[in-house]
Amino acid sequence: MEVATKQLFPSLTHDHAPCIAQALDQAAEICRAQGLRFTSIRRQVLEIVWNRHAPIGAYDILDALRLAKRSATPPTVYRALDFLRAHGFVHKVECLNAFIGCGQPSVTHMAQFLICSHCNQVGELDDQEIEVIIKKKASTAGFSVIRPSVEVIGICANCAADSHAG
Amino acid sequence: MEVATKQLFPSLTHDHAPCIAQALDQAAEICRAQGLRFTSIRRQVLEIVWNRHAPIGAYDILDALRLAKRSATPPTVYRALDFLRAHGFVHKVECLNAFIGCGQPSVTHMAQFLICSHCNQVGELDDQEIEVIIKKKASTAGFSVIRPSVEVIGICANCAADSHAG
DNA sequence: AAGATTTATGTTATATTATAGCATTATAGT
DNA sequence: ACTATAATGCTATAATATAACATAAATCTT
Repeated sequence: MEVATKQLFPSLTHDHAPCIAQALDQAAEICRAQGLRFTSIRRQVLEIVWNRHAPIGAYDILDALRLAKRSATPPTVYRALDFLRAHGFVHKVECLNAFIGCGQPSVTHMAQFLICSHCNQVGELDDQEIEVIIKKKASTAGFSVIRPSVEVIGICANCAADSHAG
Repeated sequence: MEVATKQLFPSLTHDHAPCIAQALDQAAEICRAQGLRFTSIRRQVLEIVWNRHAPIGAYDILDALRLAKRSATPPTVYRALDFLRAHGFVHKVECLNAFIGCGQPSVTHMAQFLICSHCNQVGELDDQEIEVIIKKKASTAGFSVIRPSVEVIGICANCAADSHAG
């Protein structure tokens, strides 16, 4: 038996080169359309984030960036991340202090993550129903929502299958 | 016009001495019932957390703890927090790297916070409907939920009212 | 194009948050 | 009392993030 579950988590053999290329192109296009400066550093940081295809810490980004840009320091990375987060190209996974590329940067949405504590992969949920109900309940409490997030720690289907098999 | 909104956020004049006393008594009772050791350090840390009645960072806890216990160091605080979190007496607000007392330690539940970016108060939502739908959607993706959390950054009703008034 | 303004980056230092690792002490069970 | 386990003491350091000010690059104005 297979699937019937949504493929939020890429299979381990999944080739993500196309994801990276698409994400970079999309970011470039959005920046062009909005008059944002998609500088070399910002582009490189976004590429590094997408290369990991899983949450990556700021200092791992820094290590990778330094291969191409020796002068990079923590502020270099955090500034680029600030820009990328502000424009929805990257999300921060708060419970991991790590960053991950956003698959839907063109649509404003809250961050919703399924975080596998076994393989450290993260699936982005982006469920409208969840978003609506959270906003509704917050409003009922008189709360003006700015930036909501859902982070669910657990075990992804791939890892659950592995542990059953082996 | 007044309320009709749930009082998740205590008014500024709210006397929280009773909250603190109740939280400590409840924790003591739960620990007694479950054979957990509610040691002096753990009790003091829980009391410090409740005293703030808003998220408090580990090093602020440490400063407060040192007034009573000069030998306290970061591990002292983090160990106490690990215990208190493991048993549901305290939640971590991930997006603030801070800790807050849990109002419902006796019932296992996911953390759901409304975090006011103006006054730094946090309201705990604990909405069943949100919890159920998140768990359902995660399951649909083949994901086994361990620890879900919702953190909503925004402006609380008190602060919104203040800024309208003044 | 020159000058003024804003935005981005360079650079150094340091603040903040969290854990590793091992010694010692206290508690609980036998 | 003896043993095992759990908690605390203690030192050091890891990991994450920002402050502050200088320089450079891009954009805007005239």
